[in-house]
This record gives sequence, structure tokens and C-alpha cells, in this order.
Amino acid sequence: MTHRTVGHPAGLPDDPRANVTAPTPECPVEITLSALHGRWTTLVVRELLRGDRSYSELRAALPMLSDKVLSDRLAHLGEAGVVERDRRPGWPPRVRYTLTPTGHRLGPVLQALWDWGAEVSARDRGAESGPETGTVH
Amino acid sequence: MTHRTVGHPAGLPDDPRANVTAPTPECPVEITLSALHGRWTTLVVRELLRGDRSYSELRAALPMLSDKVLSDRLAHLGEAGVVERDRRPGWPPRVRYTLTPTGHRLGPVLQALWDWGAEVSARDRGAESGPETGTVH
DNA sequence: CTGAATCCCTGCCGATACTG
DNA sequence: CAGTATCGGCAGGGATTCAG
Repeated sequence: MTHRTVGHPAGLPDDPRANVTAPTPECPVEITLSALHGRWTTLVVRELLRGDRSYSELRAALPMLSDKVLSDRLAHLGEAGVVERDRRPGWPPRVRYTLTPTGHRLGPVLQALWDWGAEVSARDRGAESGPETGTVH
Repeated sequence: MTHRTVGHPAGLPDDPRANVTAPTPECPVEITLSALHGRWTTLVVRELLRGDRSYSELRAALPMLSDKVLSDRLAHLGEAGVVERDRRPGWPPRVRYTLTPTGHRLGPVLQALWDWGAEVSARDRGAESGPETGTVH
């Protein structure tokens, strides 16, 4: 997809991808959603935003996440350029998962997702207290 | 899920939802992803960010989107509090779809998604030209 | 410890047809 | 014009098992 729209200040005002009429892989929004696609994916990224992790540390942090899905997610995030695997030599096998610089930049994206959801849930709870804001990265 | 992590300035520094260990519906990030969930959803929102639309205007703007999926998306976005239906009396039936104030605030979210994807695709094309930035809302 | 392979089941989405 | 009803294919993801 693509998302250029009405009145606005800066930016590339006429990126052709802002006018795609179907969910194509070239649209930046699709690229990002594709990287974050799948259940558990954002939680894995959150965990790695907090620091590098081993496979078993990720399992411990997300106990309900199965091995299959965890390796699927790590492989997918690897292909997306978000996560890097550092295989340390020796025995037993030690592997560290870390975010690439690109992956690190997902922090503001998750932050934006958090902020909107927090605002909605605050509104749904009825109270109109001060605006919420968490910090992901 | 939830996404509070390492160093950061403002915000609710200890929202318990930042530490959920499974994809629960209470996590703000999940709330947002749930609202945007499904193919074509972001494109429908983009179209409505540009202004209110009738059903057939949406179909015309997104020709490859089937009736079934379009009404699914509009219903889902309605339940999510993003879209409102204004049924105008008379014949033939005239219905306008508009974003709620909450829906309007998805603009920055889509912008964040756009920015990350644009940066990635720029990097993938190899050139390191100036940073891209589109404007959604 | 770090995964990959398999199986099965569910839910999404696309196409087609039909209604108020 | 603005949708709903129905069906089928396929991919996502959970549990289990096996391998380096």
C-alpha cells in the first residue's frame, strides 16, 4: 500500500508509491508490515530492542512461543534485515540474536503503534486522564 | 504485546503492558495491529485519510478489492472505532464513510510505517541519497 | 543448546452469485 | 448504489518429534 494523502508539510510529496491501488510489495507501508508480519513478531523485536538475546533467553522471555514459530520469526526477521545471528564458536553452541541498525530503527515504529493503541484503550476505559506515552526505544 | 524497553525520556515508564509475554489484546501495540489487521486495510484507511468516500468511490480507487473484502474491512474498521458510516436518507441509497477522530490519528502511525519501509527500500536499492519522508496525514 | 521437519487444523481472502 | 451469502484454496501457526 501506500499512504500519501491530504494537506501536509514536508516529505516526498509525490512518491508514486503513495498512490498504489493494491497491496504491492513496493509500498513502504507494506514493507514494514511485512517485516512485522505474524503473531509474536513484535514481541520478539521488543525483546531484542532491550538487548541481544540467545535462543533460550527468548524462549524464557516468551514461554508460550513454540520453537517452530520462534525459529520462523527469527528467520523471517533475518531475511527482512532486522535481526542478525552471531554464532559464537565452541561447545555447546552459543548463538546471539541482535538487531541490525535497521532493526533498531523499528523502535519509533513500535512506539507509534503503542501510542495509538494506548490512546484508544484509555478512551475505551472512559476516563479522560492525561495522554499516555510509553517509550519503546 | 507491549514494547517498553531500554533508555528513553518521557512517558509512562512502567506500564505493565510493556512486559506482557504473549500477544494479548490488552497490549496497545496489539490493539493497533488488530485495527490495521488484514490485507487492504491500510489502503482503505489511506483512502479515507484523503477525505470521506462512498462505497463505490472506494471500489473505484481500489479496483482489485472485492466487495466481500471491502465490506469486511469497513465493518472491522467500524468495530475498531476507526471508521464511521453516514447513511443519507433517500433513494438511491447514499452512504459516506468517514474517519472518526481516532481514525484520523492513524495518520502518524501510517507515516511511521511508511518511513521505515522507505528507508529500507532506499537502502536496498544501494544508493544513499537523502532521507525520504512522505506525509500521510 | 539451537534449531529444522512434519502434521494438522483454523481462519483469511478471493470469486461468484444474489438482495434491498 | 450498497452491500450480504456461500464456497473453496491456501497460508499461518501450534504441538510434537528429530537432528547438529
